[in-house]
Amino acid sequence: MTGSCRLHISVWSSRRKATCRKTFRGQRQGQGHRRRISPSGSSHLARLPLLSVSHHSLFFKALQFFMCHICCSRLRCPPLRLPPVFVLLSLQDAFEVLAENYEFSEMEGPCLAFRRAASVLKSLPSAVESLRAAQDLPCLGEHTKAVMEEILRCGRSFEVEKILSDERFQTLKLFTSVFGVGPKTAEKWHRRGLRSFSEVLAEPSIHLNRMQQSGFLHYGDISRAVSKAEARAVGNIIDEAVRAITPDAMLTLTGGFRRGKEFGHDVDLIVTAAEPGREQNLLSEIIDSLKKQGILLFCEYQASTFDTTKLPSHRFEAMDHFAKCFLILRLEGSRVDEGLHSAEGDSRNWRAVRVDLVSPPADHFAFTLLGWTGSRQFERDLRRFARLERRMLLDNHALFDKTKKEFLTATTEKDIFDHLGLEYIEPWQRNA
DNA sequence: CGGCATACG
DNA sequence: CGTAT
DNA sequence: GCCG
Repeated sequence: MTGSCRLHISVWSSRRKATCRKTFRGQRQGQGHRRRISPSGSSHLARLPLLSVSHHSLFFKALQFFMCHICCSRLRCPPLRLPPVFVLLSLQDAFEVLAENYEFSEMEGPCLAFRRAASVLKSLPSAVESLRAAQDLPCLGEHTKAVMEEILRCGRSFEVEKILSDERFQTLKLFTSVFGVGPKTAEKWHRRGLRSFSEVLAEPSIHLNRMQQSGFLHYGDISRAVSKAEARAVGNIIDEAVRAITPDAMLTLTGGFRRGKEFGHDVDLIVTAAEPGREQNLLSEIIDSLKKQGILLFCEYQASTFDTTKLPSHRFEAMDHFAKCFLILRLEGSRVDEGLHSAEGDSRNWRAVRVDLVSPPADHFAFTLLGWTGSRQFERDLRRFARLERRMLLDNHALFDKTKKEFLTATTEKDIFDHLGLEYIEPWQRNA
């Protein structure tokens, strides 16, 4: 049982309390940078669609100035890095900190190892309380066990606390919390001596791309968790738009919410048309509809290569339709049953929400559903298992048997697990 | 000692 | 490089 | 960093 260790363990996992992921920012400086840098509704600036704004436009310069002003007036600038107030970290959180730190150091191997270690613990029915209980678990080696021992013994880890109090780690964590800013950009900004959003926004030589502009503009909203009620409301909005286009279309909520979580960082939806071939333009028509309603704040769409042959000619045909898109939508509070999940002191009656739409052809639905239900670590483990143990290639669109040199068909997720020779795993068991 | 998921803009 | 699971 |  080689690469499959994780998959078998997760069968035994039980449903855990679904909470949104802790952030480290919240623990240390109290409010710190999380203070709404971009009160998306407090200015008419925020209501203007950014869809066609170039980085160099006057509008954007005004926006940068505006946001910088907000930052500088409300925050200490540069921020005071206080030693973190250490809450007791769970073993999983400790491993995630280590993983993230290795990611910032561009050491993908150790990073992945700690992600797997966190994942293994998450998949257990109850928390590990002794080293003995962890003895036979996979993906736990010398380093992870040393950290475990320390935390089990005295509730904290020297190594983890050193990382959490590290100025570079805190700054990279802050910068990468912006939609469109990854480890490399964060590192670049940090190397140039920038330490806060206001410093980044005040730097004239920095040209934010479209995604980063939206990231800063809607920072307060996007970094706040999305509730299940809000996800349902978004689902209804998309459903209405789709129904006006094709009445028999079907909408499926995926991502973390399908895994039973109460909060998420975005809403993932699969749109499928009953008519074969109807999905070709479905997404762009939905986007048009959202645009007309004036609730589309950001949109990036991507084509799919659902070619079975990888022939360039086939590829060409599939080029002009869009299989997935990343959106930011304006969600009105009146549409949410339990009301908006708003920050304190936010008097707006709306918030921005990240929404991902996927529209696969019907015969690829099961693969798309499996691929978009996650979790990320589960998908990686499943694909690694397929490749190493079954000599198969798995992605969002299909499963290819390298031995038989053919694509395997599936109408349900269970079909795919069957092809892989695995017991079916319920969505809520895929959280690790 | 090599591999670590996979795809798209 | 960034995004998604 | 852990595993095959």
